[in-house]
Amino acid sequence: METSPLTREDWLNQALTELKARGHGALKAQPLAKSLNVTRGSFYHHFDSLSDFHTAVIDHWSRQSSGQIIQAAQAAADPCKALDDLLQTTFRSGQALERAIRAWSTVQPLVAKAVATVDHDRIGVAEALLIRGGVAAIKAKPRAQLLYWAAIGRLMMPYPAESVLSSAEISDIAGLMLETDVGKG
Amino acid sequence: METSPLTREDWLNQALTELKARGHGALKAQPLAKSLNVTRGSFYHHFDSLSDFHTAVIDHWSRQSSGQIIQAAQAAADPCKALDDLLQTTFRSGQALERAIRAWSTVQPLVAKAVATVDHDRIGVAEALLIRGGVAAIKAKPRAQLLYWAAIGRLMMPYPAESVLSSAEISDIAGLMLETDVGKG
DNA sequence: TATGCAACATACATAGGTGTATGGTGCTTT
DNA sequence: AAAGCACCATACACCTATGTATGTTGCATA
Repeated sequence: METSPLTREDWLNQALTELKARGHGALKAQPLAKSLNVTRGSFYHHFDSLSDFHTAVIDHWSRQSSGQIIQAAQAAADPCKALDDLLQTTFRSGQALERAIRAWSTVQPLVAKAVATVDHDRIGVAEALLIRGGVAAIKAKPRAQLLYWAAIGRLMMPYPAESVLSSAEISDIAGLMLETDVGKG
Repeated sequence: METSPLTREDWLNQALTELKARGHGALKAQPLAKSLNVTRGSFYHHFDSLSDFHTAVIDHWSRQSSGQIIQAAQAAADPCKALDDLLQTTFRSGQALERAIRAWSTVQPLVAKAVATVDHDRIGVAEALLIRGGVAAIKAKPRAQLLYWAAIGRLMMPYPAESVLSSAEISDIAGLMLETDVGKG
């Protein structure tokens, strides 16, 4: 029962909440106003139009996720264990928000552009991890892409919670990715 | 300028076309009728309601894609080369329809269920390929999952056409997946 | 040739969304 | 204490969608 006046950021946070729970189809003024216990008057006070609001939501998400990317880049102490840890976490937690954003990006060019930027940065982190793990630079990029695609593909599975690998299975994958000479087995 | 009467299948095909081009938000009676140069009278003659139509569209897609899966399972002559070929094609062609279906599946449980079934079958094909390529059965399943996730993740990239690996890069991946002893390099 | 049904068109009631114009209320600031 | 602004409510015009009820047309068939 918040009685304090709403800020522009409150609207954006609520947008991410609804986006996560119901998808981008829920990013409309009327339903959002109802969920915040106000009328659309508040919405059109903080935003010019729906599309203006949508671009603000994308910016909000971009900022939020680019911060997490920088954090991930820092946390690389031992590259081998870092890669394993990264895969362990990324192949387990179900990220509904990311799911919704990517679904949205298939019908909204502005969202697609923002997602592309985030993707590029994240793949760069994975690539650096592989290189510092001993993988040749030429092979590191495609392998990083493979790993990133797999991470995205997994969270795009219909029931992401059921798409989980065991620790041993993930470690096998991590070992594969750090392999230096292929074809001698 | 088709003047012949429309059939139920004509509606479903048009649905897939619009789904591919504009996403599941375009699967509504009024816009579809306009794109077919008829009124909604035709729509409600062939389908009871919108949700009835939607389930019919999912069934239509399920049939269509399960046929392609069986084809892929047959085409496995030399498993090593078959895996390479599979990766070459799946990591190149941009499949907009699959993209739209998966975006739809994030907000429609019925679609999610259909997608899950198709996924299960496809992963089975990939797993069988790896096993017949010499990979231990215990390692084949997670590796097949990884490959399939990567394939889905790639086509979910904002600009799938730009997310392409070269032949050499793909072959390196294929070699990795067929590796039998990891950690000796 | 009369009938009957498949394949649409038309019209209506209803619902939910967008923008915009305008009014009200309380806090702040001079 | 008066002005002004931030924040929100209200009301209106408009659009687009769904269902449903009821014509209309043409072809097949008895």
